[in-house]
Amino acid sequence: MDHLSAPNHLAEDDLTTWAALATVLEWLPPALDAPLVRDFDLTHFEYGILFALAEAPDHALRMSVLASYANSSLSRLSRAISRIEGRGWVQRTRDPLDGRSTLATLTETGLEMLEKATPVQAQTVTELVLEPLTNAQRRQLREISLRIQRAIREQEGWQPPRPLLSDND
Amino acid sequence: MDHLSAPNHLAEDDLTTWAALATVLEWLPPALDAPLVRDFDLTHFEYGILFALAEAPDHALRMSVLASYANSSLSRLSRAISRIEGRGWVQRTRDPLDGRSTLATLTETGLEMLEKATPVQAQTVTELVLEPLTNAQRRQLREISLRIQRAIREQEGWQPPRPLLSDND
DNA sequence: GTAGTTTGCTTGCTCAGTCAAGTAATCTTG
DNA sequence: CAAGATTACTTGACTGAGCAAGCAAACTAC
Repeated sequence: MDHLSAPNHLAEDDLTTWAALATVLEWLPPALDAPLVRDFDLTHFEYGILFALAEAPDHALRMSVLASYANSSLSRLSRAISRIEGRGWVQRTRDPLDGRSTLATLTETGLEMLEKATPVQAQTVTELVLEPLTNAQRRQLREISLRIQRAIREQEGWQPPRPLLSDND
Repeated sequence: MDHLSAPNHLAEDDLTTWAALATVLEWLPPALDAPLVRDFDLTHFEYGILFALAEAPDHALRMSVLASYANSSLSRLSRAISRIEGRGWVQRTRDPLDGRSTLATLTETGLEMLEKATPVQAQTVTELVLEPLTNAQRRQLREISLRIQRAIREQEGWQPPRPLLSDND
């Protein structure tokens, strides 16, 4: 299981740790999305957009600010907004204070949708992530996540992952 | 913090835990991919394929078996193999034992590629995941990941994430 | 041994995402 | 106050993934 020179392979223990994490990285996101998609035809990402808008004053945010909150590129957000605008859950308007900016505003229908989706999403997170863990493990998971985040940010050529107040319940 | 019946919102602590994890779920996969893509134009998924083939007898596996190992759908694998076949790193041949099956075989060039990529990938995993954690946290991460995996598998309508021996290096 | 089913993969269609180019509004500078 | 940046998006071209339909090889049953 090893040949040449470098840290060519990970130690046995580390390898199993990594394999366990890798599986979670692969399976957890779709598992978290599934109920939302099934019941509301809404992805986690789109849900996050509605959530952020609902929190905002006047239920409106500039595209660029919303992109920050949603940890998204502007172009990804632009297309996502187009999609949910098509379903009548948000509206775009030109920002009167700066004609370059676009304001995304949550509609009444969008708010209703969000209020139906929220408990479903909370339930999924609880069921898949929180409930299986002990209290100590939840604390550890928080700390572990923060350390990994820090390592990513410190990486060569890393561009700040945005303000993030983002991800939600 | 609750209205109707269900857990409409998460408790404060749980919410920060979840937010921390959600950020990792979003940022870690691309961060893990970056060096491999930059240096070898190889995604983690493609790397996994080469890795699995290298481990296999004769450096060959049936598509369906390889799909299991790579935790992938057959169609995703089929396209991925087409891509890396185009670069000369694998070859497809009809299985002589069963004409329906296709054998994917690692080429000499593919093996060389893998041997260059492996230490890079090991280094990235070490840097981003292992090194930032204490030994206790690594153990905890393993246990936490396994518990979350179990919760996912136990979920309604879950179809077994395949044999998995998969994720690698 | 041939008709019908199943298996193992491939491929067409569609969709979400990225990158880079395009566009309109605003700011800057002489 | 115009010419040239810069900002804030939007959009076109392209890529990778999923789903479902397609296709050929192998089994199964009479």
